[in-house]
Amino acid sequence: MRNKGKATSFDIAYLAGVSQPTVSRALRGSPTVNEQTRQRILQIAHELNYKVDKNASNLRNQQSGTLALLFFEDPTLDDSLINPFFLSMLGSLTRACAVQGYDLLISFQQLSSNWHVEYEDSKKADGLILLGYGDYLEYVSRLELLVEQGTHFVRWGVVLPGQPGVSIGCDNLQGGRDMTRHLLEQGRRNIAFIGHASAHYPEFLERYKGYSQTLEGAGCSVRAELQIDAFTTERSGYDAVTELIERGIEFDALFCASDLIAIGAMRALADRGLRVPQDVAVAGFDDIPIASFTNPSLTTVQQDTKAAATLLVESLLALIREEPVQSHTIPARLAIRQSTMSS
Amino acid sequence: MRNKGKATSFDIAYLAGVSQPTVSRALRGSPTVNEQTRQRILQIAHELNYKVDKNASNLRNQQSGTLALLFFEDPTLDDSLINPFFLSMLGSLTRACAVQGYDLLISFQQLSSNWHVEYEDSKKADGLILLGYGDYLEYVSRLELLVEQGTHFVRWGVVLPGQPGVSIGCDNLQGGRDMTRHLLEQGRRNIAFIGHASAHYPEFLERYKGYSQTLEGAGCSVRAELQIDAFTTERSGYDAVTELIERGIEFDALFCASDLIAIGAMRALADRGLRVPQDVAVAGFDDIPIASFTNPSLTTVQQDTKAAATLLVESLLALIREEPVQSHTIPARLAIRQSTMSS
DNA sequence: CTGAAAGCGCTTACAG
DNA sequence: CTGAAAGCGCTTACAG
Repeated sequence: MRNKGKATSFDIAYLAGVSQPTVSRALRGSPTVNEQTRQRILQIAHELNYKVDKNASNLRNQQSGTLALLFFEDPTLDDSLINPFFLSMLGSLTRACAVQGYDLLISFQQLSSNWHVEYEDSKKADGLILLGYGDYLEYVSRLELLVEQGTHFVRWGVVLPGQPGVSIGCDNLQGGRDMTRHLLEQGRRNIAFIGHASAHYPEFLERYKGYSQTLEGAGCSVRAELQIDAFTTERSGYDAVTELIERGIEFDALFCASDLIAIGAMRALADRGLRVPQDVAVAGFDDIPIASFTNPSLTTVQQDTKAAATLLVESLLALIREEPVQSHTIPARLAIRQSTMSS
Repeated sequence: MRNKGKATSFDIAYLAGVSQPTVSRALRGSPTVNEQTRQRILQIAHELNYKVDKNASNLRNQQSGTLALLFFEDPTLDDSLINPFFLSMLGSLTRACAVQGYDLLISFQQLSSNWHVEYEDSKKADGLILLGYGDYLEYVSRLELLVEQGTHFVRWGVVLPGQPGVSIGCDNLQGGRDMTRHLLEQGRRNIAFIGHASAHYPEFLERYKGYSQTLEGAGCSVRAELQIDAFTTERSGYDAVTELIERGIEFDALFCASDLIAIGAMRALADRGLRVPQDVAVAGFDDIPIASFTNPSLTTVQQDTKAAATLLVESLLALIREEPVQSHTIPARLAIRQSTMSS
């Protein structure tokens, strides 16, 4: 059924009785080709099941029609576990690329590795989408390098002034404010913040700032002992809340910097016999799919991955076209569920 | 910082005072290159931040170093929702490809579209990994076409005798048996099967067969009214169980053909005031991440996506090397949680 | 409207 | 151990 080698434009040219460049023109829809000739060529191409060799056309055009998604995982994480939020993002990104006619190459990166250039320089991708990172302060120097090298890239993450490159992130500050206000409205007064609040984790820091500002605005003091470090795993959330309890600090609500932390937090509470939401209200951030299925279901902050993905891809394509591109913040929205509702 | 065009092997050759082919050899580790010369070339390549142009080397080598993951979605599904099981699979596949030094291109396909050839024929990928499908009977004719065309592909899904191409699947039959036995051991006697049981959905059918065989083996009759059609969404599970209840059929356990169905089933039970597991035991299949977090946590059948992904990638690479490859079934394992435990 | 020519950046026989 | 040559399959000025 299939010939030895696959059909090339020369085969078609031969069968159509025209030159190979004419085949190329006809296939690419050049208006200069005679309509009859084009039809004949199209017909033959179809019969031969011909497909343009992308390696050849990319080589010639000096581009790839592909975007690379570089996925940075914290090496401390369990090998088999991927942050579910990133997984949602991946689904949205794939669709957004397809809409634009681009392929998406995906790659899991170790933070330590020398990832910055590979893809674009080797012409496997026209640009990079960066998702996730460990420590922002280390990461940002890599971004500077990328900018310096003229690599086309966009990243998902907090938007900060003076930041190298283009970032698309959600409004973490607003999300932090809204959630804190919600907890106050539920009558909670001793709200702990579970998550790192340092420049190393700027998304968390923004969420923390939203929390602090809202507390202050409501006349509540921001107490340092109510903030416990945690990074975004269940285990870390569990440990942080256990520590909070063991220190004997009183609290009636936990604002967790991520859903994964919140899930660990809920386990820790359950293990100590504390009820959610009666004894302690628990809120998360991200709205990962699991959040609707925890017991009780988890109040959280929704990030619109579909909008984010569209914006990421469109920004990257604009960058590739050498158009000016701005960083962007998309709104965050509360998803209120049972875990924070005082009945 | 960066020169106009990126460095090519000619630039390196010029600087190293050798010919371009020698650069190519040195870079590819040919043993015929003088060690000193090689060192010099490597050094210069590094300074220029040189990367081999993949389009050029792929064109020359007639291969791509890339595998394509074609992801078929049932068009009836919500646009933003991806089956979480496939998402886990995706994570595992990405890693398995990386281990083998291949890139993974991912693509969401509409079932209707003309997907079968594109990737390999256009030299964007050396082979295809197929994940998901709607109706098996339609799908299988596509597989035949792929085989006929000599396309290199493997698929995740049930392994059936006489099936075209190579499939890697879990032991659905055994999983169905084990789960049914578990439910019987918990003292359940009226076990309903929620999910399609037809050749259109052969994974479900195998699970159903395991269920039937085990019931019969235990001297229980298999009653047709205890099987309700459902495909793998929460909504479908909800509807099926609602129907079961409305028909007034008695049951004390639900064996759901997938976790998504089980989650919908649990909602339907809750809406009718039925308690899990006291009134009704509920079991699923897949062990998606959410399964541990439902209330109560969901007993299910685990499919080892890591093993599956490794096998899929290795089989595909063997196929590409024109080695003989067999379909394979990997074991399924029970994950017993609260939803089926009679206390 | 169409063809002859050049060239994208590699890799690999073939000579030496 | 190294170079000159050919060629992978396309696209696009340039001529006509």
